[in-house]
Amino acid sequence: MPTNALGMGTTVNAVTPARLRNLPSWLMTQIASVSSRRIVEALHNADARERHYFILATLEEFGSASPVDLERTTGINLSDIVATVGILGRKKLIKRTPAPLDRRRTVVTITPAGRQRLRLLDEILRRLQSELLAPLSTGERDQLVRLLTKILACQNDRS
Amino acid sequence: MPTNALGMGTTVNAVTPARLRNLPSWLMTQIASVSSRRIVEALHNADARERHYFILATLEEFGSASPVDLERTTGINLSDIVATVGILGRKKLIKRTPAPLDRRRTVVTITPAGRQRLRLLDEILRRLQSELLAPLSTGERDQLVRLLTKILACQNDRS
DNA sequence: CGGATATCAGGCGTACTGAGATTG
DNA sequence: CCAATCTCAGTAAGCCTGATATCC
Repeated sequence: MPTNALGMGTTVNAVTPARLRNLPSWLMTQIASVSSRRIVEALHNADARERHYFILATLEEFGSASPVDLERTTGINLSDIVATVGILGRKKLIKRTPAPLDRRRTVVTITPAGRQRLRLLDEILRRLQSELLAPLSTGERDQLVRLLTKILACQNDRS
Repeated sequence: MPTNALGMGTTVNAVTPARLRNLPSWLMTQIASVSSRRIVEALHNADARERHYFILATLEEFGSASPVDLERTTGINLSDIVATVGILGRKKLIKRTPAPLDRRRTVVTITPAGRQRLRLLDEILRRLQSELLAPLSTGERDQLVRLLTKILACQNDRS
């Protein structure tokens, strides 16, 4: 988990000060932290990382793109995009071809093997989501997604 | 940013794949990531860190404690507790006294200056919370806290 | 002795910055 | 010459492990 605001240490068996226990940002960071560990672990077992999934999903959904494009769509730092694309390339999950029109650019394309790998990772994430939301009813899950989406939309408006 | 499950890169102006857009863990990690940045930045401007707040709050709410106690209550790694307590001590926000009964132990106590500092940090966090929840009504905020608490309680039950 | 505490030093993976080479 | 792209090297802060010294 990237930077970890008020969610350090995964307060599992810990007693939490009341100040934090009802702080929405703390609650979300805690949950994000726990679920992140599970996701990272599960992906690691499949020899993948979150970025691999993120980049493969972006390539499949929006089509081929250059590293700079991927930086803009995913928000991942360009240096890290390049490194990850290198890894994915060595695994034959994507291929890099020089752009015909602008030779500064490299076009990254997902391969059939990449699509197959993406479906596998999809399945892993789907399972983890149901575990995460286990204590909520269907209605509550929808409500949660609705509230979170509302907050995120507003956050994106600034900055 | 701390470990960052599917929430890397703070997708601010980015187009997000549909796979992720409705993934609760991704939504939460995104929000946690954005709010984390704001919190870290605001605390940095006040010459503080999240751990400082966490430890000061724990000391005020549960009373004096040794580093090992603090590790257990906060979940923060002992080495980092020691380092942070050192910083807080140099700022006279806490004081360290050897425990009378067990001389292996050090008793960490919050000072009046520490309490004052804590109130300042409280105020900073309170303000950031209202910014974060701005798009939600009062009822929605309560509902959100309720749902998050439910999930977190269930997470804590495992492991 | 074993077990617990406090402290310090360093490793490791992640996010980011900066320098470079190439092309437009 | 300046701007954009890609790449890699290196920094910074966070989390964690391990070694050491002291004390029960």
